[in-house]
Amino acid sequence: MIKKRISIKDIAKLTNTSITTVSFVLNGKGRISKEISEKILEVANANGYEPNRMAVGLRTGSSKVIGFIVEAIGGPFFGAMAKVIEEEAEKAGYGVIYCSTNNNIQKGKDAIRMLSRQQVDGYIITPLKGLEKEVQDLVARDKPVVLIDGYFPDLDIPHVLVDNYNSSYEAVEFLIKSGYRNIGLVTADAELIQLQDRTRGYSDALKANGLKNEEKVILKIPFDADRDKAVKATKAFIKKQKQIDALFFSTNYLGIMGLQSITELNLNIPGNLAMVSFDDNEIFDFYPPGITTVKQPAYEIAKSAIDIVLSQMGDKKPNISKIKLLIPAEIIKRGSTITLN
Amino acid sequence: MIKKRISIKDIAKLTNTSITTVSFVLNGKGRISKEISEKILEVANANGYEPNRMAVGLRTGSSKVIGFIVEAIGGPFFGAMAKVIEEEAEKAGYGVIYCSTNNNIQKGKDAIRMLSRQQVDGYIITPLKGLEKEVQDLVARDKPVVLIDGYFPDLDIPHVLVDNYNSSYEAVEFLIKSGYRNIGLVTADAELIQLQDRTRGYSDALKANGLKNEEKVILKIPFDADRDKAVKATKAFIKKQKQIDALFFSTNYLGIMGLQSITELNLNIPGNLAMVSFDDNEIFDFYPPGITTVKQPAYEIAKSAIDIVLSQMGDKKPNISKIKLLIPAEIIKRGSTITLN
DNA sequence: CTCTATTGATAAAACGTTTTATCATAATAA
DNA sequence: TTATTATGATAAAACGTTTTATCAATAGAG
Repeated sequence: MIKKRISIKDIAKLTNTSITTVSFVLNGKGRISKEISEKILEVANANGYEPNRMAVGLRTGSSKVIGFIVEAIGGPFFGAMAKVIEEEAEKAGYGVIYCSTNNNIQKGKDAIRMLSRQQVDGYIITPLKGLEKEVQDLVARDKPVVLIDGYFPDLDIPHVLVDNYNSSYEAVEFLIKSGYRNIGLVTADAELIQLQDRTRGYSDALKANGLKNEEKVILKIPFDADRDKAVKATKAFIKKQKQIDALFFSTNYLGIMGLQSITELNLNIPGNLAMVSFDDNEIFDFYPPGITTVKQPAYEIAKSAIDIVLSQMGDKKPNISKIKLLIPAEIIKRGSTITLN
Repeated sequence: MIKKRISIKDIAKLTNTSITTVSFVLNGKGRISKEISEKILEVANANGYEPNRMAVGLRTGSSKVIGFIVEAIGGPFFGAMAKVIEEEAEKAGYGVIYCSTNNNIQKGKDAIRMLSRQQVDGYIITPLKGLEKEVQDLVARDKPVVLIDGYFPDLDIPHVLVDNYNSSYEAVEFLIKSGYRNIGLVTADAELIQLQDRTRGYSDALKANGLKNEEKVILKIPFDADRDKAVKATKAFIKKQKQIDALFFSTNYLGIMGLQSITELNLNIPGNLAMVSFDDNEIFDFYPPGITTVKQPAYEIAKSAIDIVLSQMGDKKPNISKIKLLIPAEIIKRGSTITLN
């Protein structure tokens, strides 16, 4: 026997009142006498009444759901963000529905379409080059949108992400101050603005400290390269550029493969080669001698993003169109970098 | 200027037809002439019509959303499952809304309440002891439910998870066959049926091979212990039980801490101590000499679960009440175990 | 030429809410 | 006493769909 959910209409019947009365009591609106209110509340609780969100949503136009579009839900960075976003949303009575893009534009478009169809009230989106139009359409439809972990350089859309440029600059400067002079960069060959910012930080730090900024010490690994290919490329690069005394990896994925490459070459860290990776990871903490990293403030980023989106949900919407948060990263110093001489 | 979404009514007006006609055309029902159909489709596409899910949901009673309740969305195991669940759901036109419980009963109840309020069409749930009633209520309301990664021993609710008992049995037997004779177990002190099954597998493998099954070589780490405490306890345990030549860790979290403990004690793996951990992890692959693990078939589990849930969504619902899938795990043999003598 | 099918289109009800406008009744003011 | 206001409750419309039942017009059968 299938139990059906109880509706406001049923409660009205059960208490000999009207639908309006029940709705007023349940929402604390209108003017209803104490005795009737209590009777209605009692019946509602006793039967475990839960409003039908479809009906409420249809009537009010809000679904009480936030859409979260990430690159890959599996990764530790997005996992950490998902956790706080879900927690904060839940506190405010919102659900979170998520989609991943795997850095594929079509999947990104599909994700926005699906979320839009689901009538989500707000969006937290990891941007992809090529998704500008779709995101702007959301804004045009007055939906709260916050970009996370990236942004559209030419668009005025609120975003919050780690300060890629400055934290990369600092990390490289830290290497220089530690005495390293031939610092290479390993990055991915993707059109992600984050990576470009990190590369700029690297280059500018070199220049500002009077070091040469040479193309030959920069390795760009194709974005779609699998692990084997990437390791092979990294190993070849390290063997060829023997003058390099430290490597800066622009993502944790590259850093892990770099670690593997260095290990497989039987080089000692930091004796033969120092390294710093963008984006922390359990492995970097665990693997001796510990890898120095630029740790993205996942919690702060996620918290800011969800706060901004939620702030747009009520009646009074603070103007956020100009919000562009660059959150400083923390440099976690471990054994892979030492102070020379 | 805020763009509004176009509705079926608008299309009707634009094409001088009726709401019914538009609905019929868009859903391929009824009998509408070719020319009118084409005109309607054209207008709908030109204006980017998307049905309002709230309205559809209210009318049809289905939200096209699946609820996914996990222990912690951040972890690699759940992340991997989330990925395939999201992909498969998307293919079928469903969204996924998720909640995490962090192994907290109250949070689990809240999650079910929130998903139920959101009118989700089906549930994939990581069960928690104490959540039996809430889950049964869902079943009573005829909602498709599949448990994942665990189950309720006394309840007939479909579930799919790794075969904890047999895979643990095999892993321990593998150690025995390799020549290890004093095999310890490190597990967590939680009321999770999965852990109990793994412990049983461990014990039965010992007994079946004529080895003593002693309490003193079993370490139960309090579930809420932080990393430091757990490592400390593990180290003390290893130092005390010097006769142990191999350790079986019942979760990857414990395995990683065990790895750290062994390293900090300056013991050699597998020279001084062999180890196997339940649940694979990137670290286990990476850290020399590589740790042998019992790899949970995350893909298969997630795929089965979502398939079962989706199969219940259509009109004809195959009877799944008796589905209890135990999916075999794969033992990934790495350097932490060698064949003795 | 009338009667019955068939075809193409539509009106209207329903899903469960929220909210505006309305309406008695009782209390207060004049 | 009558006019006004405050109080408590409700009817009805609306949100955007789906779907059943109905209807007019045309085609086919006798």
